[in-house]
Parts: sequence; structure tokens; C-alpha cells
Amino acid sequence: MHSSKRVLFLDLVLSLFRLNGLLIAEGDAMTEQLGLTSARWKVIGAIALSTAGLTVPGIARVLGQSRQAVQRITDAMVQDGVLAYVPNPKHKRSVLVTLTDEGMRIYNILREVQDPWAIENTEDIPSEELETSLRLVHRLIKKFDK
Amino acid sequence: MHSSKRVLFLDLVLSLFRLNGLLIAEGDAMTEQLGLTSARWKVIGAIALSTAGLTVPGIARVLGQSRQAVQRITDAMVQDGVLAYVPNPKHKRSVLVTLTDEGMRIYNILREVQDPWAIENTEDIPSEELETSLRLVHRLIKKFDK
DNA sequence: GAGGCAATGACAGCATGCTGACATTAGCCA
DNA sequence: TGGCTAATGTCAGCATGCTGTCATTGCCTC
Repeated sequence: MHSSKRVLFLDLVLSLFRLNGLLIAEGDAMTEQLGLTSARWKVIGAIALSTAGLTVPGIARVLGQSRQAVQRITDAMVQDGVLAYVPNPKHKRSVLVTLTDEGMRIYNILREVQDPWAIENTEDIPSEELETSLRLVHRLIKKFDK
Repeated sequence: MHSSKRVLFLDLVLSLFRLNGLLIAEGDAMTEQLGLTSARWKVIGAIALSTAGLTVPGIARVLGQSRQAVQRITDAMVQDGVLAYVPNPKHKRSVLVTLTDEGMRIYNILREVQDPWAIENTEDIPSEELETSLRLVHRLIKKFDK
């Protein structure tokens, strides 16, 4: 028998909370030897994926977090020599956040751990299911991101 | 063209981080007039859904959080008169957490807001897609929850 | 060009998550 | 039954998220 969509959806939401925590734990375990935490590899990932360069509020928009939270993390990472602030030709006050050589090194190692992890955890999951789920998630994000 | 499963999966993971934040914001907005926060309505939901009664570590296991984090929340909610600790016939030290009348009242109001929200946000999504996604999420939870 | 609104930086306070540590109690097995 | 191991309560410290606030700077419109 099929549950109602309402119940399915509430179950999905609760399960997503659970999965979110587990994914953060996975990421933390994966990056433990790199001295990273979930907040930090998210920032590194956002910067590495951007082509045009990102400001602090820009990273916050990508990650869906407050700019203040991101600012604190990036300040600490600059302090640690992983990130650097460089002048922004398009904005006098709002500097761009870039990876230092050390940051690039860490990102490359991160990818070397993350890629096998992604491959391993999807080998028994059909592409169609991944695509369906991803489409649903994107749809919900669009719905809630006002 | 189809992306590789690896890329699909990494996109899915990043999107889930984003969606998680948005869902918490949704829940917070929904429960604003009830004086609840995300941490609190999760606890209320867990208790309301349990049939046998839950201890603090039990709630932590359901929610996938540390027992210390849950303890702090439940202590505060007992203080606020929403929850109550009652003796546990099966365990002398570990009391059961229950909803007070006020807690039940709040839970009922919560459901009155949550149900229409769930229905509204699924009306344009086929049941099959919800089921596929839920199955995938459960599978990943099982994979990571060791 | 001037004025006003929006974006940004910076600081503060608070809620919530985690881990670590330690004492106590339950529960199970020899 | 005795004792060991796991579970629980409790306290502490820390990381990370949020919001609020205010000054400053950018940018757009008139």
C-alpha cells in the first residue's frame, strides 16, 4: 500500500535531517588528517568551484549561510594560511577570497579522498535514481529559497 | 548528456546541505508563533511519534545527535513547562521524557501548520519521485550510520 | 552630480552542535 | 552471586550557526 504524499514528504524531511548529520560526519572523518572541519571544506569547495572569484558574502550566498558565519570561518582560515584575501577590481571594500598554495594542496588531497568515496557510495545505485532525487532536491531548494 | 554518477552524487550532497538549511528555516518560520526552534520541534516530534516512551539518550539516537545536546534542550523545555520527566519503570536512573498538556497543545498546533505545508509542497511532485528519493535517502542513511 | 537605498565589514550575544572526562548505575556473563 | 562493561547523567570547553546593530562604502536613480 502507498502512503500519502504528506506522510512520505514528512518522512523525507526527517530523514534528510538525519542524513545531513551523517554526511557531515563522513566529511569530517574524510578530512580529519587534513585539519579541516565541515565548515571549512565547504568553504574550500565553494571557492575551488567558482571561476570568477568569490567574496565573503558571495560564498555565503552559495552555501546558503549568513555572511557573518562565513566571515568568521574565512578569517580563521586566512590566519591559518589556507586562504588569502586579494583586492577585488570590481569592489573597493569587498575583497576576493582565494586559495593559497597550501589551500590548493589541501583541496587536491581532499579530492583524492572524496572522489573514491563518491564512487564507492554510488556503485549500487542506478543513475536514474540519483537523477530523480537530485531533481527533486533542486526543486525543493528552488521552492524554499526566496 | 549524462553526468557521471560521481558528479551527480557530489552535487546531491552539496544540494542536501543547502536544502537542510532551508528546511530548518522553513520549520522555524512555521513554529515562530509557538515559541519553538528547530532543535525543539525536532524533540517534540520525536516524543510525539514514539509509542513506548523515550529517554534522553533514546531521543538522541532517533535524531542522530549526541545525548548531551539533547539533554540540554530537554532540560530547557522542562524548565519551560513543555516537557516533563517521569519515572522509568524499566530503568531507575534514566527517566522518560513526556509532553505536558502544554506540550501536547503545542504539538497539535504544530501539526495544524505542518500538514498543510507538507501537502502544499508536494502537490506538483509525483508519488513515485518521492518514494524513489526517500528510498535513496534511507539507503544512504543505512550506509553511513555505523 | 547628489541623494538615498543596498551591500559590506565588524562586533556582540545567543542557540545549538560536538567531544572529552568522570562518576554512578544497569545489565550481562562467567 | 560478583564483577566487568556499557549506558547514563553531568559538567566543561569549543566550533559553528543565527540575528541584531551600526558605520561605511557602492551603486543606481533622479
